[in-house]
Amino acid sequence: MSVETLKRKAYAIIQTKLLDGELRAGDVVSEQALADEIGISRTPIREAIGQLQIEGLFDKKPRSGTVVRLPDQQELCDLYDVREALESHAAGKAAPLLVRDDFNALASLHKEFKDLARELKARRLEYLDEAMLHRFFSADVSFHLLIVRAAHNARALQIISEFRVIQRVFEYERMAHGPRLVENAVAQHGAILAALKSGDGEAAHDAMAAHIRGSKEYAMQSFERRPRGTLDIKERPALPPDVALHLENMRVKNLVKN
Amino acid sequence: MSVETLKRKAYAIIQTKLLDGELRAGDVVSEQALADEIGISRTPIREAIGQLQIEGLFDKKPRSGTVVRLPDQQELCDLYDVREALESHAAGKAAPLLVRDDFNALASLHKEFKDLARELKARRLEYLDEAMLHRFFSADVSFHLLIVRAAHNARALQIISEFRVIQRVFEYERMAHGPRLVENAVAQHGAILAALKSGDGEAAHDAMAAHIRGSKEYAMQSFERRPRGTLDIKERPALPPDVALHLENMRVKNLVKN
DNA sequence: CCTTTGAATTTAGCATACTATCTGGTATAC
DNA sequence: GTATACCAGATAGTATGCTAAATTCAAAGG
Repeated sequence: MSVETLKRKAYAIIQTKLLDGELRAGDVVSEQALADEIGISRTPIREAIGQLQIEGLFDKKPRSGTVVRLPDQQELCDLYDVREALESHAAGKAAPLLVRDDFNALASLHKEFKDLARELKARRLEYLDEAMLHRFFSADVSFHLLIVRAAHNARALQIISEFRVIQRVFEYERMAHGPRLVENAVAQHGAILAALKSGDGEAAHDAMAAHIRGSKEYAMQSFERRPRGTLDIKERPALPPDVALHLENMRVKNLVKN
Repeated sequence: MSVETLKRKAYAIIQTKLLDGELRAGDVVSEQALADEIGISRTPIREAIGQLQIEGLFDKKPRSGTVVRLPDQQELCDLYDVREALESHAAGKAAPLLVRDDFNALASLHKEFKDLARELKARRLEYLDEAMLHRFFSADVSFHLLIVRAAHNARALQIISEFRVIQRVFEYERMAHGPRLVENAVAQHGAILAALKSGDGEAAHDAMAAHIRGSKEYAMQSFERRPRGTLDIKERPALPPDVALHLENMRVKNLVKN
């Protein structure tokens, strides 16, 4: 593969800051400041930030500043839908392809959820503390990516991997991480694992879809108290300009004909 | 939204070159040459090329050159799988959301396929000529994106839109565009449209999935004569480094325990 | 004729310089 | 006291300069 370029280095550093919560939603980032901190020039920083912006992590106002973007409800909803489609598809494909090592790893991760649930109960905590939160996130991401990887689809894996960062930013910011979340994780990941073990692709597909729909609903609760009507008028996303043009031409042509 | 920046301009120009077949697989692109041609400096060109590389359209060898990438069989296969998952999901969601205008547009596009099939037969051509090819591609892309847009998922639309470019590069390069392709398009798009008209999400989902699987098989024929064994040892794609590390730690911990 | 080698050229990665624009604060006018 | 106009600083967009690496090609050697 390619050499380790400064752009990659910068990208990795910034992504880590996001994953660790060192950079949180709303924080402003300055190209110059980052460049000084890492000890390189602005150029590779710019390229890294550019990529992260494309991935939806930064909001960039020209000549003004760049801030860490907090995904809104619509965006998060979209993201979970894409995950549902891709990951359930992947789970179905992965079912017959998993090997012993995979099951061992998945079982370990499942056990991690159970440990966390037990610990939470034993310590009578209302929410996961920072350390537990980190364990929870790591296990969750690993569980899902392991399955997607087994489906042998690099593109899908890349897309899902990308999502994990933006989702993490959101989770740091808004989600309540109480016992219900952990208990759901235990039950639903357990169901997925069981379906995979039985080698039943369709069951794995459905279990994964159900789990992600559940996670979505859980995440959506963070928005419950929002002003009504903000989202009811869902605007359709815009088509690429050339496609929009093609459709418009076709519409006009038809109007003329009639 | 953002101002029209030179980066965007450069991106649009290069993408258009790819879509129009002006840049084809294997062609080398030089930052300097493009900069001179467009009349701007290398910097925004670099950023645009960088984005297109992330999207999988360019292969960039450090300090050597950038070439238009021809997706290999594995990659194309992955891409169709992602499309199958996302677009069938989208079709299911879109079914109850389509409005009259959408059906009009979809019907026009379907008619375009029928026209092409008739024309092909009338002129006794073995393959679509350049102009017909262009009409075919445009109609196909529009048909699919229209449906995805109706599902109200900006992220999914973005992903699928991105794919169309890489797919186009491949189609220009390798695919045979004969009557069977067009007839399949007529039949399968017809089936999708019918399912959507009936408002039956599940039927639309299945019709879309079947269509994309069909397209995939058609595309895969371009590789039939390839050296055997090249793809049988499918390597698993790599996990992001932090996730791989987490799994490794967990594995080691378990080994120690036992 | 083929191979090797090395210099010239081209390439992209990175650093730096410049500028239009935005932001925030302050002073001034009312 | 409030609002406005303006100035200073900061920011990202873009241009340019520099360098290391890779490619190319021709000349030298076999």
